[in-house]
Amino acid sequence: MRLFDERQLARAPPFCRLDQSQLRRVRDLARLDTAAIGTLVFDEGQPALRFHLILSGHVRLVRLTAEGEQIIVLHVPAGQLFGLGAPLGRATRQETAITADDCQLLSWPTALWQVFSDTCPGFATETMRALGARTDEMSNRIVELSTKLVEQRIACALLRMIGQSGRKVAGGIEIGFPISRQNIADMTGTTLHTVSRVLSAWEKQGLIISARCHIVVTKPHQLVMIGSGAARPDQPATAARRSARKAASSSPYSAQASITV
Amino acid sequence: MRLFDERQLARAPPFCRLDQSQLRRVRDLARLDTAAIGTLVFDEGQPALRFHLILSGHVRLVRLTAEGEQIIVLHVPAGQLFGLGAPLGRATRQETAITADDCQLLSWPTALWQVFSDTCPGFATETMRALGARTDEMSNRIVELSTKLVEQRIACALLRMIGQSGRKVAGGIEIGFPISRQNIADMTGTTLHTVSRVLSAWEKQGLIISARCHIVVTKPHQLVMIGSGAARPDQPATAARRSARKAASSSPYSAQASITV
DNA sequence: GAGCGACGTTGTGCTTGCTCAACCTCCGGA
DNA sequence: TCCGGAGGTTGAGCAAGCACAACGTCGCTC
Repeated sequence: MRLFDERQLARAPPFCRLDQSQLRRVRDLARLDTAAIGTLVFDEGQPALRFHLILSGHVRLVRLTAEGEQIIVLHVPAGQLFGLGAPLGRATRQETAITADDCQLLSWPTALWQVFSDTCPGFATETMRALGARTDEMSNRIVELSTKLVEQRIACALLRMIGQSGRKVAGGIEIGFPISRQNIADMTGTTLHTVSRVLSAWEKQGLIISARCHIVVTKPHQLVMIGSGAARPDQPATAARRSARKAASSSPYSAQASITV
Repeated sequence: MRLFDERQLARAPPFCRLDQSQLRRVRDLARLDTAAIGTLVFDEGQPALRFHLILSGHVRLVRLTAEGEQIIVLHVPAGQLFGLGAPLGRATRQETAITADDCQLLSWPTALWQVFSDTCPGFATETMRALGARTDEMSNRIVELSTKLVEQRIACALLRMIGQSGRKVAGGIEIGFPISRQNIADMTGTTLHTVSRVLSAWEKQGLIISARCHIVVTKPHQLVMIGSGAARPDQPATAARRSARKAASSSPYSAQASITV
């Protein structure tokens, strides 16, 4: 068991450049937790004492509003770090982490983050890279939420999940962890009811196959088209209207001088 | 002029722990640009060759969609770094940077980022801290866009701007750079028209004073209440309904075991 | 094997806020 | 001094998608 997670550790990007002895040292400093689906790893507002790595499974980072609404900010797949609040200069957790399926999690005290950065080749770089990827993802989410219709946002959310955690199965790509309509609603800023309607329609059109908490995307390319706002065959005029909207009203920026690189 | 920007450099968080000789070295490696309002600093898709620091003024980070819509992702105030794509592992710019007012900008080749990290005390830490703050801000934006009504989002956007770039003036706090209704619409995912209506209403209620591209917030506390969805005096029932919505439908998470810290 | 709870579907009415349109005001340049 | 353009205001109508409601289904526990 111990050997097992050592080999898995070597597969995680932040540690993949470490040699055998370094891996063992990092492993020996870690705490291993086995967490069933729905386990709370840490909660918004708690002190950030440790940082975590997912050996297997998926973790959801969630924020709760004062009104009790739940927003899924990110899904973190196996091999990635999360809970990096402390190195980022935050003393307490800003979001809640919950396992999206059964997980094996490693964690270390935050003090070790600096040590790993200094002594493990590639650790700091990979961490930065992961932060960059997450910043990109959040930035994309903001663009989506600002400009796209619900149907497009749901398409983008599905595509993002199969891109990060997709699993090839007969007939398509399955999202690699249990996902309910409510979860998708929490990711796209809409309601369970609307998600249900949209997915039902897609299932009738043969774009997806869905069972309770499981979704297989059979025609990803079609979803890309829907997500990007391409005119759909059945009603070509509806979505196009909204696209045209701001294109007219907002001059991109006054065409002034630019700083030459 | 050179001495001037050296002293300003010492005030920027990433360099504030440097001694005189280090400051001079960092300064000598920098390129100083004076950019008028509306100047394009870099554009989405360009190679990320340099990273930047704002000595004075404000820079807007913007993304453009395929449909020509414009989304303001962030405003960066003086003293902060931006354009950190390369250290984050990206070869090209992911967003467009435009000056929001007249700016003095310093920049360095991306190769120096690693050098500064290794040799300048506090540089890496401060950079991480800034990234963390920006991640927080984006995460907050996602929550807002997902759950709040347009009026609340506009209130939050104004509050964020006076928080980061506010300037005390007679009668309130002014946003420290020119900001149009269209800009606010681009930040909140709505339209110029709706923003105009909302701000007009607030001006009538005495919450703000606005002139062309200038906004003074006179009652920040009232805005906080609006932004958080507190019932407004004139129509107490309307907004409250939406707040109640998801609280009922989404069980926060199945109350299972949590990992003890 | 009965009951409960979580997940999912679907129908109806209604509200938010977007679209379209017209017009106003300020400012700078010729 | 006049004109043009950017920024801003306001009204009327409409539709996307939310609220509310009722019902169906799966899976687990007792």
